[in-house]
Amino acid sequence: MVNVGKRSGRPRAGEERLSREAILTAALRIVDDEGIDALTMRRLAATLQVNPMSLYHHLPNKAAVLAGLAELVFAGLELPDPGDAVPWDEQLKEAARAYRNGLRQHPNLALQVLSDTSAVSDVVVVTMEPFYRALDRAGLEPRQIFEAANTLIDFIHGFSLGEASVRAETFELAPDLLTRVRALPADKAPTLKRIVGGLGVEGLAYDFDGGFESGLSTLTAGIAATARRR
Amino acid sequence: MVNVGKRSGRPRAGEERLSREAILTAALRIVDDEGIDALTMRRLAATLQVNPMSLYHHLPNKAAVLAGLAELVFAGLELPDPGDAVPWDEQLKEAARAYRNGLRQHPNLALQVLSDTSAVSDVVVVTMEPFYRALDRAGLEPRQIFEAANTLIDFIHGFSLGEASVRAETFELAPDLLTRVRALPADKAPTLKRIVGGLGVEGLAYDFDGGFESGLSTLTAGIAATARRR
DNA sequence: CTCCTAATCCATACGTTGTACGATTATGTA
DNA sequence: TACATAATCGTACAACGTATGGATTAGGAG
Repeated sequence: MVNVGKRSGRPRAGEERLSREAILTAALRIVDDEGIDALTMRRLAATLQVNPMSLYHHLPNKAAVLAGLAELVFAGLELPDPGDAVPWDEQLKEAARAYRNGLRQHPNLALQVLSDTSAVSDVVVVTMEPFYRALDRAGLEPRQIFEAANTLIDFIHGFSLGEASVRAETFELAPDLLTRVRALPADKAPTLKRIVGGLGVEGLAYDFDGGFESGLSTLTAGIAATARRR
Repeated sequence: MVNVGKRSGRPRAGEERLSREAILTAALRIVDDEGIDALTMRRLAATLQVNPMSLYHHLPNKAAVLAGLAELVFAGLELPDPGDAVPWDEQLKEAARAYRNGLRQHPNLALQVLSDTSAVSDVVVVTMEPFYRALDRAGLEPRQIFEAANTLIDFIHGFSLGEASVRAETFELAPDLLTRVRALPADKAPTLKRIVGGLGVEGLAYDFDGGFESGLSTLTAGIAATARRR
């Protein structure tokens, strides 16, 4: 079969249409714009105006594309470090807020990023440096720093997972969850029902920002207690 | 085409080969044994000795199967409630441990369970009752109880996600992560490098149980501080 | 008992997906 | 110039989810 419209074969120097980065960038745009299910190798190749099989010379398979996207998101993270200008707990919170915000940049990718452990490379660990700095200033020992950082990171991951899931769904069930709780038989969850009763009307819409800050305060308070105990 | 081997048509009462539960049970076994990717409608039908299309009379599509699995796992959760026999923080920890263990029962399903918000139904909220009971005993106000419970749950989710991901992967990168950190240039992450230096050799293998307990202690300490502040 | 309806299951088929294989063409090195 | 290598393309295949429609038969209505 003769090639009529497009050129085939190896392109001239400087005319390569593809590269790992170009592919990943295009993939990220597709995922951000249309969701993770819209990302197929064919669709990706089409937006790059390239034959689907050409992608496989730069990435071994689709899993590698997804892993590369997770890596890309992590690489884009930059946690600020206000340093000694603020108390250690504020330093810690500021880095945590930035981490959460970074994960929120690409909600359609959250699940992939949070579950892809191959993305847990040197890059990621190094990114967390501000966490270790702040915890060091708090007066923790090495092992305590390590564990406290992991606890904080786990909280952020769990929080981000919930946040991303709610945004991804049709947002139908969540809003009226509390009203349905009110309708539960009293013997099933008495404490829960009492709590909901004491929440007031404004409690019906969950406040993600407030929830996150509350978690941060609880964690820093707990870490402070550990530091005080030596 | 005449049906020779198998029976066809509507089965006699009580002789139905399929049901929502039977399908989900078989699906759960496949996922547990061979991973989430092994679950296809054809494979599922084969293990039930049934035509693939028969499944669609009990579940509308594959997404419903996955959602049903998440629901199944949640329904199987039972958080113990030692009640007033122990201090509130131990009561809280005990429920948290049970929650984590419940999620660990089906590691191949963790991602699905943790990200499927449609599973966040009445059942789930009611399951969390021991959390609310313990936090109530701690002396928190309704809104604080709500927020503290969410923080704890988010931590458990994040922790479980990491735990499941590591188990699911080939377990190649994680073990030598710390050794690679040691090899990093000193100016990239000085605090991290110092912490790792102070961890000792046994720190190279991450201790999930220890990490979880550490997180629980940090959280309960933080909650106690909130309770003390009124 | 007879007819109708609805439940259950099956056979076939379609469009889409990831990607294996081989051919084609340019580059860089010997 | 000769040749290994790299980048792209064309074709093809197996597996997937599931739409459609038909076959069989249990159970309810008359």
